[in-house]
Amino acid sequence: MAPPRVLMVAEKPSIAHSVASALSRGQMSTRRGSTEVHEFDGVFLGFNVQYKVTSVIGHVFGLDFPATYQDWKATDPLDLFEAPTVKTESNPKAHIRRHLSQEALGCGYLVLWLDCDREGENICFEVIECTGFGRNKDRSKVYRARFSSISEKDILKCMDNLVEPNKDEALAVDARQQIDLKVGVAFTRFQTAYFQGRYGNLDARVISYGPCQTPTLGFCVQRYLQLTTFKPEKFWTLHPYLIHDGYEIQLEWERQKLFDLDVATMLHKLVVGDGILEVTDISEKQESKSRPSGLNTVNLLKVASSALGFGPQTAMQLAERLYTQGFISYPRTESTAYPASFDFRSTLAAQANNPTWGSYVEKLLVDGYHKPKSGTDAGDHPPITPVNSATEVVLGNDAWRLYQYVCQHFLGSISPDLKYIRKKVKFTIGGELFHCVGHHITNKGFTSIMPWLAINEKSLPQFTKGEKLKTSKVELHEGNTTAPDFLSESELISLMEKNGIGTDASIPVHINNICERNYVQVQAGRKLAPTALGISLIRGYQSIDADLCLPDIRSFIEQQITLVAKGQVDHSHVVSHVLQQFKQKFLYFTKQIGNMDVLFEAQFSQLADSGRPLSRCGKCLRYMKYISTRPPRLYCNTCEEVYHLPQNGTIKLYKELTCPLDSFELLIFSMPGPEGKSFPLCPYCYNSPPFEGIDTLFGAGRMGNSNNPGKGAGMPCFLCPHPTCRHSLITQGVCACPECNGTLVLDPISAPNWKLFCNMCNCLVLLPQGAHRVSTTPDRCPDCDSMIIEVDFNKKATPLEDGATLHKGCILCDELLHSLVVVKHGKSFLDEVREEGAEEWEDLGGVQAAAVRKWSILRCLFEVSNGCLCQH
DNA sequence: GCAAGGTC
Repeated sequence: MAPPRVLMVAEKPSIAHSVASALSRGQMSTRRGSTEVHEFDGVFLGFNVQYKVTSVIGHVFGLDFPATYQDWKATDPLDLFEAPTVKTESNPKAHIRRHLSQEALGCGYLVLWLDCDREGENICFEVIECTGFGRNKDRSKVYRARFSSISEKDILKCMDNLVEPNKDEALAVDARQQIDLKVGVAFTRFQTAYFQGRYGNLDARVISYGPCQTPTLGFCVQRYLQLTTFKPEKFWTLHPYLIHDGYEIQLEWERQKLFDLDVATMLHKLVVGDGILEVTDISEKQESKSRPSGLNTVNLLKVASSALGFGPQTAMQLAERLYTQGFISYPRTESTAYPASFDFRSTLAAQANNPTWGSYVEKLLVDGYHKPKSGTDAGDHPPITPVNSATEVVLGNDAWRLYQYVCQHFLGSISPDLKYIRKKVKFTIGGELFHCVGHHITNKGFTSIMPWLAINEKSLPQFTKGEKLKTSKVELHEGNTTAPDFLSESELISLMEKNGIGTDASIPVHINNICERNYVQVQAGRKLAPTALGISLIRGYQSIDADLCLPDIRSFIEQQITLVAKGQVDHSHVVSHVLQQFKQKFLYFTKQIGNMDVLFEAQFSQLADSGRPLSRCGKCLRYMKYISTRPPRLYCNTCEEVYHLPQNGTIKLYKELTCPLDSFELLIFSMPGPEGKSFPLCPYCYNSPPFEGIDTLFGAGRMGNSNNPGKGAGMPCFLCPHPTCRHSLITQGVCACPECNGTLVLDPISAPNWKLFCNMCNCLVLLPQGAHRVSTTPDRCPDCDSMIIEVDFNKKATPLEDGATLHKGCILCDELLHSLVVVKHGKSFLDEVREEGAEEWEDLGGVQAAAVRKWSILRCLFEVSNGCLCQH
């Protein structure tokens, strides 16, 4: 009989690899799947078994509202508090659910190696669900490995102490998901709809609220309000000087500063009047400055922002890459304590040949490195350390600078402390006390490798107690207290950490969010300056319900779900209790929104007053206003309707031409750059495509927001199957795209650099340059069914005989035309998506192929019904 | 178009 099989699942591929390596002593075979699967034979609970170790990639599922609640207009945000929720695969393309269910087949046991935190515990139950162990297999065959580090020793040890997964901790995460989703989405939808419907120059597509992002913004605005309301105060300081051994020394006042000029002047007179300083005390003290403990994520992010100028998002991307390339250890960790088993000698030895700090490493290896400071062990991953040695040439400048810091910090953490002697000499004069301080470094310790933390050597001349010295001068210096600066990103990270806002992995996301939503702007030195929108939001919350933007809103949720994690309160009870409270807050907020609106009114202009007249509405025939700030829109004052437009390009009126379907005046949209294409669109059709399904047909909703036609991307004219309109796909489409299933369409305003562009991919066809006119004709090529085009060449540059300028033909079959066209690749709607990954691109290809099939069906239908689709 | 949390 075949030995029983044991399936083990980790949270990420790297841990599956570590676990398998440890348990198999490196004797495993690995095969690819959705994630790698490592197989080997071994002993489990005293039996010989076959092991399979694989992993998920973080959470398998995410929480969302069902489709019926996805329409922003049709759903009352208030209903979201009681709405059902659904779990959907967070990354459907990775097929993790399928992977787990397949790998679980034939396995008698499941061992869960998810990270040992609440999220990990929650993922345990996602894995149980996917593997089927929860339903039809014996639950007692599910085991939880509780490991304290990924070291071989800990992995082996915890195999002897397998426990049960903790349902309460998992439920706490479920509770948090429910609360965050419902609260965040309800507030976000409400305030977005409210303010976007009223103001024209709000430079934000969505005005979001969240229990992490909003307090994060709150910190930035709080500092901003401090600095704008700051009133400088004058103060005075007293500095006597003396000359000793030819050096002038400035003495510091024991009182430091006084805010009263009369008193300061009086004391100044007393000191000047006396004129003789008496040395009252000389002390020397051995001091030390401690080496750092291990480096965790949050500290790395702070240094990256304040010293290297990298934002948290960038820093994490660089760190992630250094990790996957094997140069540093896992970069997401809370721990600053090294595990007992940490191999310092090997880690050091790997750096011995480094040209920059190799000699320092050699010295540590010879003299002996120091035991690191204790730090805190969060039980997740060891501190961030270098793994393999690297050079700037290999890594590139940015990654190198981050890597260099990781190395310096590691070496610093096992170097001696900085030791110095601090000498303080005290003086008295005119009844006032002064002093001067000198430093003598006895051991630079870790500051040799982290020089920015060094203390400057400052020597003092020899004084003797009781010595009397003449002052050379006494200054009364006037100063001003200065306003605090904008909050620095690094300070923000500290505040977030201190207040429990976000986690090491999500802090960068929240900061990025408030930047992208245009609530704050990153200034030089990575200082965060809130925008008018950010300030109005926070001041608005403060005027309605300050709780909404205070950090306690997060701690409140955390504290409530901790009750679930500890098994003290039922999960659904906590969820409904917390949601009830937020619903009350929501109701009050919506009732009082006027308080916030007053602030918006002062900053932004009303929709009706915004923008400039651009094109006529097809319903009332009045001019609509073009609002160019994001999201770009047209607003019809009479009909009170908003029509969204494509973004990231320019919009112009298109020769006052109108759409035959609805009489709206056409616009022309041009993408930036010399090869940017232009296309006409009807504002009405674009927002409400008259041919059912055409908006989703072309995967428009999935194009990302790079150069796509924008939100509500419906139907520009190049997708319109109207048979006779001179701007439609039918009349402007020339031939099939050589590279995809799209159609090459004539760019109507590309003169004199006439071109065709594909309505799906980035294929671009340059037509004979310098022509006066290029136009489509009603005729088709008898050989290939392409549209015959007519070219009116420039008299001076015509390739035609006898100076003729007019030529008709098929660009594929006509020898002359064919020899004059060039296929290129310009900016596509899909460019950015394509860069994100080949897989995504292929999938989009699939969507397009399906779209084209559907589209040709539509066209057939259209031709049959012959234009009766005109009404909408 | 929306939250926050994993991870790539």
